[in-house]
Amino acid sequence: MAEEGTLESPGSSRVTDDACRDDRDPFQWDSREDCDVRQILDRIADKWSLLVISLLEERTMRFNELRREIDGISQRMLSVTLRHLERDGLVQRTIYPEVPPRVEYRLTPLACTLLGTIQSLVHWTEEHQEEIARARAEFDRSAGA
Amino acid sequence: MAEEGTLESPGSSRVTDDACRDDRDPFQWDSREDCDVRQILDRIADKWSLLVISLLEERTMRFNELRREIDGISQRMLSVTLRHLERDGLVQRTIYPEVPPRVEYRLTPLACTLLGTIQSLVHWTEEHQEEIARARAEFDRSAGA
DNA sequence: CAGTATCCTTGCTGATACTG
DNA sequence: CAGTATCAGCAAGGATACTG
Repeated sequence: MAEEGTLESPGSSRVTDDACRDDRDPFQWDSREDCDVRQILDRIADKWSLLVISLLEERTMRFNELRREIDGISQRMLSVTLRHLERDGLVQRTIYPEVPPRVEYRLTPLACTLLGTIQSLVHWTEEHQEEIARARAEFDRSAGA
Repeated sequence: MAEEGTLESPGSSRVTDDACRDDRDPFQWDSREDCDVRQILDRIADKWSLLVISLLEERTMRFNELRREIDGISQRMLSVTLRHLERDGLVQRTIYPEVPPRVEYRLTPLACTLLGTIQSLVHWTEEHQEEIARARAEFDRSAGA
């Protein structure tokens, strides 16, 4: 059984409710667990989603193609991740009725609006990895000594 | 695409460690599991880190202050998350030798260079949450029916 | 207040086997 | 090729109790 489960109904939590903006500062985003923002953020920032989106940015890809490109991902997790992204409207799945079967994945326009941000994130990481490595070494030396 | 928080990269090609990039396409980031980029990305994009960084963006905060603001976080996970962020050089921990003890957390300059990107991410999520909710409803109706 | 230590449950994850 | 189904292992996460 897929651990998909049925999430709550679409209209269950809308930020526009006054109940959602009671004790929060206006400049701060709603951080409650049941809020949409948290759920979506957890989804796109999970272990594999960023990787998949980054790869699909460049071109349409097939299942095993993605599998080969993403080091360490299992068949199951790629399947689950793609399904999640498809459900969120970020990835479009196209089945070509051929033999052998061919399925291609591509980013939706919605996902394309997210690409810039993801690039920034990856870019930041690449640029500061040494700085972070140094901070870690420093921390470990101070605390672990 | 409206690129709001585009912190454009100063000196993008200056990833001095070339050992990490050998057989990948130049436009694609290294996706191997043992690569720093993957590890750091997993760290800053985890369940709680984004939340903590967002809250600290605004001001210095104390432990229980953060705990109160972040709905659903346990004392343990806040402690672990803060420790991770501190180790990565993103959060600075300051102890004031008072009674009762006071400890304050603030973002480091390194973390501040990441704020734009995080804001973009949160902003994107806020702006597209309804669209995603609709996509989910559509998906569930088609598949789950 | 600001944590750490411990235990225990959840659910993520990967390996394997099987279907269309 | 493109997956789903099932199961087992392990680590993340939460609850509780305790320390400085």
